[in-house]
Amino acid sequence: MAVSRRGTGRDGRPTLEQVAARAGVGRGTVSRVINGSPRVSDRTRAVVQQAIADLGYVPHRAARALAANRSDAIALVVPEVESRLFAEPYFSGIIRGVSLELADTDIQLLLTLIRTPKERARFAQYASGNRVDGVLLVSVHKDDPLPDQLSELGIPVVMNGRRSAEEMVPHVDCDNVGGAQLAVEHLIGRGRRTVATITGSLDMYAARCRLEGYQEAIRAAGHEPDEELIASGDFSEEGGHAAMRQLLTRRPSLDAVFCASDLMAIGARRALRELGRTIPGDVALVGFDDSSLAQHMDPSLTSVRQPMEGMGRAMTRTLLAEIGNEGPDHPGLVLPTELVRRASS
Amino acid sequence: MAVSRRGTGRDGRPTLEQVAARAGVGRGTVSRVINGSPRVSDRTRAVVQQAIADLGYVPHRAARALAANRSDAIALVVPEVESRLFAEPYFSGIIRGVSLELADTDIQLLLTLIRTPKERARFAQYASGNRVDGVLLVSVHKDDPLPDQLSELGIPVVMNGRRSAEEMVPHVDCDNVGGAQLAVEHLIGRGRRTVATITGSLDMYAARCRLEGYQEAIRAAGHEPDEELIASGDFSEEGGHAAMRQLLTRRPSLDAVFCASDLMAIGARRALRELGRTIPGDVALVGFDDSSLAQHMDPSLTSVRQPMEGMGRAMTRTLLAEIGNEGPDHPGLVLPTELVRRASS
DNA sequence: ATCACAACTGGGAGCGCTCCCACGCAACCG
DNA sequence: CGGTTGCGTGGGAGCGCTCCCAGTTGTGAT
Repeated sequence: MAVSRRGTGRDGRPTLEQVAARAGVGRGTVSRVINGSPRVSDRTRAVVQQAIADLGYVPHRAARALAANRSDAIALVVPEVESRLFAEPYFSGIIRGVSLELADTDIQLLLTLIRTPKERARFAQYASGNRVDGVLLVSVHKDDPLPDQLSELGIPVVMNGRRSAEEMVPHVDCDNVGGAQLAVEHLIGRGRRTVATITGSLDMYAARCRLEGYQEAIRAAGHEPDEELIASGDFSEEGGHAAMRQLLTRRPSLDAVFCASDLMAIGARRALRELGRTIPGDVALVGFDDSSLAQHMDPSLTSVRQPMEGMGRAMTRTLLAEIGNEGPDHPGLVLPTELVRRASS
Repeated sequence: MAVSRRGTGRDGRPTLEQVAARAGVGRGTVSRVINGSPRVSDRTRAVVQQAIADLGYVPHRAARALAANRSDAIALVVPEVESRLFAEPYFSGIIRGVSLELADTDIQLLLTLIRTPKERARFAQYASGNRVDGVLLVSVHKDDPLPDQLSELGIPVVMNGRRSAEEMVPHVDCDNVGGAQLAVEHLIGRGRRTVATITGSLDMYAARCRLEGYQEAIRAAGHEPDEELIASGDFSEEGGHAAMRQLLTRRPSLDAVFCASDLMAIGARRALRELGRTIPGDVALVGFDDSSLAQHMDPSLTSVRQPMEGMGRAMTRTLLAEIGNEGPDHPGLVLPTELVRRASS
């Protein structure tokens, strides 16, 4: 009948019980102190804290998780395919933000790469139950069912980016429209007259937003967007290259291009070089992402920077709010983007 | 007196107990089936597995961790400072490897960024106790005490890279010496006569190894390494730029350079351009890391590729062995590197 | 048929914690 | 002055699992 009440945890580490004994109080009181309950007198609290310090006590996560029915862990889910594409600012930026935000919460970050649809399904099952308190989803595709699945299971979720303008799942995105506008305004402001754009895969919401930003900026400058100046890439270098050649064929006189990704800008640059155009002399170039490629390109590439770290932080804050209050504090957050000017424009 | 034996877990999910009831066996038996114990008859095993499937039972991690005194989680520790430098192939490659290796073990991956020495200390404390079963350390510096600290605490550790040739902590490294040799041999094989090198910070073991590889290859070709052809960078672009100018001043006639990192190669390229040298016409260039920069540089950069994914996998395997058998199966593993030939050489 | 032994199996105890009920006590009410 | 309130506290019960010790059964040898 549970009378052991031993002097130490099985791995030699102190337990709640010992802290209580040392402080001359009950287990409940120590637990209250640890969890910051206000229902403890200051005197008692001090004594307990001293005992904790003396013993070097660290709460046992698993025990706590089991008793409290929470895990103190959130998962960051990354589709495997994407991890390859992860331009460094993206991946590490998000992680840094999440990690920063988690730093003083003692919530753990679980990293989960998902490779196959089968694994995706397994994850949903796995995440349900009390395996994680919440899930952060990154680079979700248009028709990915996971966000809704998790939501329906009652698991707090926050995604990065959104699948459409009507995204129902809580999310944090960056201002793709605004960023594109910034880029195009900048180009026009530098005296460029014929500004073209190379879009990303238009089945991705972000790509559509960037196109929209381009169009708005053109209109704001008093022109009507010209279909001939819009070529679609697919976010890849090769796509950028092909689109650029197309553009140059249609409008040899163009003098600026806004690319919806840095990678496409690299492809575009190659095409421009091949056709004897100088950058930025003949044609000004602007990218999107501000990846390390932009910085080291020759000439260095003007690009739209997304606040990766800020998105990571915001996602985490949102998720924690969702976990805590039963409901996120906003349906969707859009963070501003920023234009980083370099030599290409 | 524990007589509840309820029909369901508190969050509505089935428990071991229910599986046992449904299968008409005791808890112990179900536990044995789940943990793959051989001491169960085939018939019973089948029945239990059916019950598990019927109920969609998933073991409760925390309960299991508490009872078994292990956590089924390993931590990947990354110094924050580095996460910024993380060339994408590095970070995501390691993570992908680790994650792949973990895929069928149901061990979780905890990602921990460490920012300050204070956090480092906290982590050591935290990792002790039964918070994680083992630790993967990445980009450890020469005088980082963490590996030894953890080792002394009896926590299984595997690091990526080593701090010196006498590294005592289990580790997985890539063949820096061999990679450098490959690069230099390639250069010599292409008819280059005066091959210089730009080294990384020589207080890092990897940098010293790459230099050593360079020297060995030079000797193997029948020459004596010439101090004038060795300039030290610090792994940065700026460092590469400065080193290249120095080299060009000392030996205007050099016709090849092996850079200990791609970033330095970019700096070197700038210097070469500034001084009117063409690549690879006048000077051939080889980098190290095979980052995305190498691929997209103009001209694309020949570079030494490290098996990032393989290292991640190997580290994980080693750690798991260490956790399982009380002792890693090797003191240190060195994986081969590979030369990726591109336009710059 | 008897015994020894192995192969399986059931379930008590307990992991370290949180939850919550009940208890003491002091301040406060009419 | 008895009766409330409420704060601060102790500790039983129990989270869902594993461990391990007793059974219980089946097998082969005698």
